[in-house]
Amino acid sequence: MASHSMSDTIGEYLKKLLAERDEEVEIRRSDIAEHFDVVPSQINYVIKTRFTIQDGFVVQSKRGGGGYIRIEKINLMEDSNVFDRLIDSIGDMISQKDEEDILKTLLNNGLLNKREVHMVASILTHDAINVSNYETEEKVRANVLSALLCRLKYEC
Amino acid sequence: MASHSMSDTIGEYLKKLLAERDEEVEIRRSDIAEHFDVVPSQINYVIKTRFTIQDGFVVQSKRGGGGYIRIEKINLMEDSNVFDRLIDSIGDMISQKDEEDILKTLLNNGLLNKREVHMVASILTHDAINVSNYETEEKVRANVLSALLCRLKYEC
DNA sequence: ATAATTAAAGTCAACATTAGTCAGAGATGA
DNA sequence: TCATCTCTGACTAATGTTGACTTTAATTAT
Repeated sequence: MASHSMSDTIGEYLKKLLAERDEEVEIRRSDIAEHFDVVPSQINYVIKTRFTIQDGFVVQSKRGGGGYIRIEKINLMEDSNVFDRLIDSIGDMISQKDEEDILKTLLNNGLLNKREVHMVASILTHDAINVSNYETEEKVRANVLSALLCRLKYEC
Repeated sequence: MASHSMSDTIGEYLKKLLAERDEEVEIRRSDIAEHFDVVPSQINYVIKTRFTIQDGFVVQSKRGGGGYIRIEKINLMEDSNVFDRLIDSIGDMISQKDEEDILKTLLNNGLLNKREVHMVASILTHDAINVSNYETEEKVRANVLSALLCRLKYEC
């Protein structure tokens, strides 16, 4: 509850900013670091530990002149628990067939439509991923499908 | 919208001109440079980074007396030629930024909706693909994106 | 006609300005 | 004490800005 570390304080500050600004905020890393008198890379640490997609945040950034970090809060969907169960079932690796079963489940539950299922299925085939190593293929498919389900948990 | 650097500002200015003039505009490099008080070669930088085929633009120019730079916004539905050029631009490997530019172009041309863009984008981030090798990551991204474009070409 | 001059745009490398990564030191709590 | 979380700074990567030099094309002079 109370902030015990500087990272907690910075995290709460950013969340307050988000609440004030329609759940969307853009910062300059060095500004925030200076404001709290920490090194700039601590801002990366705060974001990596407290503003993940699992927490419902989408983060984008740009380097170089005029660079920025943009944080956006997105809302959970009603059926988010379904996604959680499917994510758990994926693990480190997944075959194309098991992946298609998961997509079928999503279709049957009305969480994806036909076009979306076809689209995802067509881009996650063996030929599309096209890495030489069998294990790499199944790992990539698992990572990528998990990332998709994490995103689908949220609106937009 | 958000212009963080002079290059952003110039890019937005040119896009506003395009919108006003039927998505086709011809400029003199030195005029634009003078207008924004930058060196002329910065206009080349802006065009090279913000008016690529991935962004949905075609650029032609002429040197010497009476020289010009002409920018045109492409229409993917009407011109299958530029569609092929877009596919060609992906090649064997592609960065996350270029991939996101392409998805934005597909959205602007009505080939994907917002939700579909979010789905594909979440699949093709650095974190989602999550392979140790940089080259493998860009190759997987290129393969998957090419598969999507090929599918859109024939099924839309 | 041909050459010289002028008027554009193009290229590239150096430098500037941001954010990201990572390993290790330090702090904290069970 | 041990594991985990926090914090730091050196190094890396990406993006933006500038200016010297090059290339191309039109115009003018011979």
